[in-house]
Amino acid sequence: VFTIGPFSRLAGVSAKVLRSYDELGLFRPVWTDQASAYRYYSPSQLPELRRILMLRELGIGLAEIARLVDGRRDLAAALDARRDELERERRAIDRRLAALDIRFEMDRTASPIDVVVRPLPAEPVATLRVAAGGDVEAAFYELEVRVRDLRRRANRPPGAILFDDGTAEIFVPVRGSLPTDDRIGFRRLEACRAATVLERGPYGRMGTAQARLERWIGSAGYRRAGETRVIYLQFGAEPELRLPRAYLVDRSTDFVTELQVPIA
Amino acid sequence: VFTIGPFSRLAGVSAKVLRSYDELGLFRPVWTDQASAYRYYSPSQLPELRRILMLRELGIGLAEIARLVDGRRDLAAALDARRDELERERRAIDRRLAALDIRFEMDRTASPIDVVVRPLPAEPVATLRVAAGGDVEAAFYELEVRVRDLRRRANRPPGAILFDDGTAEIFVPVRGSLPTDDRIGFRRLEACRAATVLERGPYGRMGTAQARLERWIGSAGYRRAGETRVIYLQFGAEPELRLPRAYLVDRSTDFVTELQVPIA
DNA sequence: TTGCTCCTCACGTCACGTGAGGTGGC
DNA sequence: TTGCTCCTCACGTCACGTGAGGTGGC
Repeated sequence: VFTIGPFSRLAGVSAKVLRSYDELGLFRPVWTDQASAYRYYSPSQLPELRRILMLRELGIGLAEIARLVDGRRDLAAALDARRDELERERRAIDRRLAALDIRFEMDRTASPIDVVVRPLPAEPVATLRVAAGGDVEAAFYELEVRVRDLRRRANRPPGAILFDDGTAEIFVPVRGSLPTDDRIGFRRLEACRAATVLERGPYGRMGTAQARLERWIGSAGYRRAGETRVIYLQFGAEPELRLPRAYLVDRSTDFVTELQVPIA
Repeated sequence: VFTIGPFSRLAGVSAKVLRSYDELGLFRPVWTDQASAYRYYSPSQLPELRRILMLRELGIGLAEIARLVDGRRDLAAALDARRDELERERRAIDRRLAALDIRFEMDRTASPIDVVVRPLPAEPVATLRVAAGGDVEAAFYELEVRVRDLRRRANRPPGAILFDDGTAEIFVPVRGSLPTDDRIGFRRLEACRAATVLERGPYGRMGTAQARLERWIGSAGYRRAGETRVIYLQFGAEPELRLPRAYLVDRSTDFVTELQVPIA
């Protein structure tokens, strides 16, 4: 039998690891001296320890390993599950690498792009349809006035949903529900995950930004799962609409707009 | 300006994260009320926060991000470095997946294989050459007697280095240095990383185990960087050699032998 | 006025590494 | 006998999540 030091060198792990595994009940010395608390190990224990180390190298947690080695959990099933997890981890890394690559590529030709994937909360909104090429500003004015007069304006930013045919549905966040008519609708935007990017400045560059976001999504291995949304975070509006002041700026160079593409 | 809750929903992070980033000096509210300690944020801060979140999504640590956003560290260089790290992580995951695959494949045909990659410490040894097909047992007896009489036997296990031409060099660990002669040599085995596997039972199955370890190394994307070593952890020996009792067993079914292949 | 939100601790996560300070064994 | 090894705490790592217990603001 060996004390912990020589045995740890034989096994290729630190003495601290052996002490932890003893305390966890995962791997115990063949004998512990009651007086000195010295731990003694035998080389015949190495196969048992080796099994534990192999599972650890696969990234399985110690609590799970404890269940596997004493048979409370099925080894084959756990390895299958771990394989799935590893494949998910690999996809996550590949996405990060793709995000880096597309950033390098774009930095040469355009401004940097900071795409972030994040959850969007569900929200109740008042909506108004705008035809392709229609007057979005006038539509917002109409919708905001209506929501203001109903005293239902929520503090969140307004936005628009862009459809493939060039039409749009602009929306203004509301509290509670809302009466509808033939022009103004009420619905709840669904919660989802979305790839999002912020744009600064006037709306002229929105088309380019949208195209870059689409390309980013493709490169990162995501797939679109809904219509693009535009959120106006810093913008201009008439004072009589009495919008939350936090959103309002005077100059179009200070505009901040978020593009959101729901993804699967 | 918004309190922390509405702003956190706008940004897609938790309030707790915003409080941490404030404390870290990474991202501060536009204004903090001295009396209530309430934090107030503006939507115009979103681009600044977005940059931080993008870097976080790449797996960069917050301390590093702090250095990047205030310009103390070069962004392009950091992203390059991060890309290298991500590629290393991906290789590590690919190796784990390969290890899982080869395990599934082998479980159908043979006993499971628990390969562990670990560092081997350097060690001083007495050595003796054995011709292809030579008497390994007799050679060990000669070498152990010699080391015993010189009172240089270290407590570590004996082993052998296998060469491609079928010859071997058996070794016995020693303390300090050793006089050499035309039969018995002295050298220091170099420290290295090795893929290792334990075999239980008699030596007849060593050839198969060796072949499986070689295949594992190939599948996991490693490359051999030295001769295969064999370490005898549980074995039989004559009492007069006075070897450490911890290594000795009576029955060949209790033998434990480690195969080690140094890797790059 | 009543909830709701905000505040500051404080602990848990995970598998160790790295001491501090003290004692046993060759 | 002198180092060396062993022992048990205890803290640090990393970026949060999740309470507890209390207070401010519409």
